[in-house]
Amino acid sequence: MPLASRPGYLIRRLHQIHSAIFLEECQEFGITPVQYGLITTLLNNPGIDQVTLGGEVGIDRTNVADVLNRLSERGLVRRERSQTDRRSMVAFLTKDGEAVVDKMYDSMRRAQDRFLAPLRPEFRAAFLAMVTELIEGNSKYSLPDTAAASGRRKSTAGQNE
Amino acid sequence: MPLASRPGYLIRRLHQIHSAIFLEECQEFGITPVQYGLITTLLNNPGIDQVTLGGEVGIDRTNVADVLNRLSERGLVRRERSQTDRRSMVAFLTKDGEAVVDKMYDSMRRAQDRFLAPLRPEFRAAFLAMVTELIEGNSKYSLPDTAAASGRRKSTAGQNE
DNA sequence: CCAAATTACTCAGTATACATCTCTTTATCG
DNA sequence: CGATAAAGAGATGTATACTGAGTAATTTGG
Repeated sequence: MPLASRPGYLIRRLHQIHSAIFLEECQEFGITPVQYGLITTLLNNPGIDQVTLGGEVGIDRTNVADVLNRLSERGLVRRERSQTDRRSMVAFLTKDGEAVVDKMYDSMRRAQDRFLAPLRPEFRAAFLAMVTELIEGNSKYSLPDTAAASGRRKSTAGQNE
Repeated sequence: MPLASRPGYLIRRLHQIHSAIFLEECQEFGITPVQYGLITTLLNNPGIDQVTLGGEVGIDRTNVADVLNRLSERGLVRRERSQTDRRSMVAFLTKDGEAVVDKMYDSMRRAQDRFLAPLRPEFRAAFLAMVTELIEGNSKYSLPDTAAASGRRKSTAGQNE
């Protein structure tokens, strides 16, 4: 079976391509796609704990800590122990962090537009709908530790700008 | 803009999910999706050099060396200097490597089926066609160094061709 | 109310992915 | 034919992504 017809190969390449475009459009900010997902989620959910944050953004709890470390070294994020549960670390955007989210918006949109450009406009929504269907239909495999346990989706994802 | 409607987020999640399913179906072999792409390409192109191999499989040349190292430590791949160009390393599957490719086929197909299962059968081909279109339409961003064959960018600021 | 299970996190290790710098080998040009 | 440009590969560093082990805090059960 040729590589070019294997779903896994195609998805991996597509992911590579999106990362490259995003990084290029946003290079002045030095923010990666994952970091961007994290800081925008923090903007809408200040003081969220790391496990919940990972669930929202779709990354492993260990990885959340890594990414937060890099962001807090750059002064974009501040972390402290939770008052209510001293096992938890809760995270906030700093003023600098909020400014970066704000300033990056246009670049992020340009990256999206470039990424989807090869698809005829009337197909773009259908494409994203199919991707969403694949994600939801396979949701039990999406997050090995966090979400797999119960197999249900989280419903906290409401708020955004 | 909500995370769940950003193309980049969706593609990243889809890639995560595929990896998880593939790893689960193929766990008895201990072969990752990238490793599988590499050994199947080697099966069809014995004695290929590392740069060409990276271009075929869609991975960076540094990464090709890493992956080949792990595969040759396990005795699945053999490498030697090219006779015609002593700068190049050429790679071959060993007998063990060929056996693994052969034995993995069914598991790989099961992973594909599970991955695509949430999509109605009549939409699957259309979905893969759209992914292919996005990859080909954005091909200049797919492989920063290698595939720059058709027009390099990067070092000389952003331009569009 | 204390022991046990659970939860949140950290740390170490593996794998992918890419950039950049350096070194060797090959190719080319004057 | 020798200087040099170009190409292949290695080493190093960063970032993502996950597993498994271990620690500390909290919840739960007997």
